[in-house]
Amino acid sequence: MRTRILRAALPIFAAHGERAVIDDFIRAADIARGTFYNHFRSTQALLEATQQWLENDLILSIQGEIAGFANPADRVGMGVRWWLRRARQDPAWCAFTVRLRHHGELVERQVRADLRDGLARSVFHFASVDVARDQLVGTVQETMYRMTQRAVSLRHVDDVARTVLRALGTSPAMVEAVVARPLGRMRRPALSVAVRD
Amino acid sequence: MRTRILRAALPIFAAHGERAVIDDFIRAADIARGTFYNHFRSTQALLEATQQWLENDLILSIQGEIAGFANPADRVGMGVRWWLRRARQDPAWCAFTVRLRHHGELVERQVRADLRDGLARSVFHFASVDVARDQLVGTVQETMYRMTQRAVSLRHVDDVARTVLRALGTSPAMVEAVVARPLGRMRRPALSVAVRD
Amino acid sequence: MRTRILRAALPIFAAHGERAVIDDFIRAADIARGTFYNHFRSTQALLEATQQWLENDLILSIQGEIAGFANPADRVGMGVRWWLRRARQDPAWCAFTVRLRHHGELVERQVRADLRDGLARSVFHFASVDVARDQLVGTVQETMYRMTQRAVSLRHVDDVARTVLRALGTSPAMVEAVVARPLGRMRRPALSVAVRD
Amino acid sequence: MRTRILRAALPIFAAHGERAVIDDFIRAADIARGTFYNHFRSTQALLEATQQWLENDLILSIQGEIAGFANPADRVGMGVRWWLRRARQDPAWCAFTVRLRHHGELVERQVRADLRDGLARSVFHFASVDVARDQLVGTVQETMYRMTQRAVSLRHVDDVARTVLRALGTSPAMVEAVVARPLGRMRRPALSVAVRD
DNA sequence: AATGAATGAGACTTCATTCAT
DNA sequence: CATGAATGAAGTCTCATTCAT
Repeated sequence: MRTRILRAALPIFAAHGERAVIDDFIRAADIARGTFYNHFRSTQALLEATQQWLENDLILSIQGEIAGFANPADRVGMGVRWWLRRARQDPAWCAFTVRLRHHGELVERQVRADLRDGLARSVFHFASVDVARDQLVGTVQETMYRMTQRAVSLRHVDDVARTVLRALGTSPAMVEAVVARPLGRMRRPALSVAVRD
Repeated sequence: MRTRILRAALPIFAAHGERAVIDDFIRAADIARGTFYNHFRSTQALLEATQQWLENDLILSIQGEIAGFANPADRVGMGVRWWLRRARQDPAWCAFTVRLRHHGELVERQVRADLRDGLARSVFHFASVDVARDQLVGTVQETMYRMTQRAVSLRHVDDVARTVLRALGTSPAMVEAVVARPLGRMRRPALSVAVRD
Repeated sequence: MRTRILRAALPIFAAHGERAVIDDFIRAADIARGTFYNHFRSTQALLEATQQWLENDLILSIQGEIAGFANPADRVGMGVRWWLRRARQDPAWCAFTVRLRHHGELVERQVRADLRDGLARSVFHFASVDVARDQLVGTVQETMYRMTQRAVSLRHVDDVARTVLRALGTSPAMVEAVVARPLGRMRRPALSVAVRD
Repeated sequence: MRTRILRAALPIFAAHGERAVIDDFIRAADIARGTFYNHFRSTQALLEATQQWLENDLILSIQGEIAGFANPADRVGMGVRWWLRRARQDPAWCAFTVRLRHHGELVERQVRADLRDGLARSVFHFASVDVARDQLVGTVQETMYRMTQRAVSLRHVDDVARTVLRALGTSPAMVEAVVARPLGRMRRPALSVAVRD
């Protein structure tokens, strides 16, 4: 039942953000008012639980996909590609992440670690990890916002990856090598609510 | 009186976003409840008026600063530098823009025109105007969000400009030439509420 | 309007005690829900305001009636008689006081001062001020409870005064002297809601 | 199980009065929600059962203690002393009785019978049985309320008995004779939850 | 215009009770 | 019987908006 509520909550938060009200959730999950409160203390608690759920889900999906890459350029570039691929496939997740501006702590750590690693290995060349992080996260966010407005091609996604890598000072050859990698089939995320593509 | 309400509303929207309530505004402007409704039909109307006001203000401030540059790299790079300089000086405006996700239509047009112009003149090299726009806007947004959390140096601002220009495929020499330009003193924006720097 | 709410609240508290709900008050005062909250933060606040109001009212009514007596037996005995007379006249006040168990701080102080004074002057003879106070207050309370169930004669009221004074060790002659005093007409209490007698 | 719930309910009612909620009871009795309703139709039914239980308990304890006295002054005076002794020993029972204002019908009958008997035998001298009853019950109630606030000495209890008897018109010698009787050890009441003294 | 009391729809949360296992 | 999740009526409080002065 808790999962049922969470599953129903994701598209609601995606659609209405923090303005979502209890009635939205109980209508979407088709449960009674009291049932909601048997599982979540408040809508705020539901939001936090949903974010936590997404966070855990990310560990299983995105991080898993890039675990095999040693090259930071691969990790960052493929991470961006997988992330945006997933955003295309799961519009509710995409809209949720965009609306709530949620960057999970784990993702944050992963990104900064990869950026620092790439700098240390001279794969990347930039002056500030903070700026590099803001460029990467900001570009991806803005692309996701675009996705909530209209469909975006996979080629567009690859261009985003190119742009991000180039901004980090990656060599053009390496940029193309990363983008040339096949994406294959993504493990279906556990929380996926609606899928297209 | 209308200006008085608008001036008071900006920091309120900046602090509370769309969750701001009418009491916040009338307390900040020190007016009666009914007076508010003599000037604005609703809080939504106030929000729109505030956004419109910022938009007009931008024409007078940011656009005016870069009007003299013919080179698209200068226009984009100096635009970013002036924009972020202003965000540093006017935390309320910065927070408002970040919270409400407002990109004025005029700014949007300006950015796309400069990007297309740079591409046509081979000052920039990128595959997609949309991606370039998302990179530029996303990076600036994320930097502004950072500013709402803690102070950011002018050097940081310049690094952001460098990163954006590099991602657009500007030559390293031109990037440095843009960043080397002095910023001078900014015309005080009409709506500025609090200033530091 | 505040007075209107208070005036309407008294019989509601009298009838339902602390279980009274907002709807009871707004129906009784014939006002909108929001109007209530413009004047009182909560029902608890209304209860406290009502008690405070009664307390202030008591200063003007009961205390005023016994201000002229120097003899503690007169003060206590006439106080009891006036108090219970008033309880007869104002059933709402009576029921309120019984249900909420409210002994105003001022009344409390008055009673203890008179008891101590009577002891010092050898008008009263008892071992403990606490016990004397409990006897006086308890007997009056129980009589008021009786009044909420059925009508009580003025003769009954006088018998209560006799009993209380006797328990305090007052001489029989003085007891009768106190009860023999005429009560006269009571100043109409400001908050009186319903009157009989 | 029914007894287990009752035993757990007493201190809950004592602490929260009628505002006690079902969760309080099931938590205190460490049972499931449904189990409660297998034994009591509602919380109101639990309250009534608890009151009935106390009533029956009183027959076994207080009434038993004074059964041997023929003199109404002894019956009333020793009844008060035993009653208040018990209130000291069993704070939960004391608080329950004070909060819920419960006067068992059996106690009521007992008191009135003793008062009438004393009047008939000229042991007591008062004008009205009702007033005498109110004085007795009120004084004891108020003393019990005092006990819920702070500890009270056995000497205080005896002073209460003295005061009550004196108010009933008992001769001073008889008052002292009653109070001089030893109280001995009280039969442990079946429902006693916590004991001090 | 400015005022601010009144309004009432709407949101949140609690809690007594039911019911299938 | 014991269990505990589900239920929904009932209550609290907020806040955008109206309106008479």
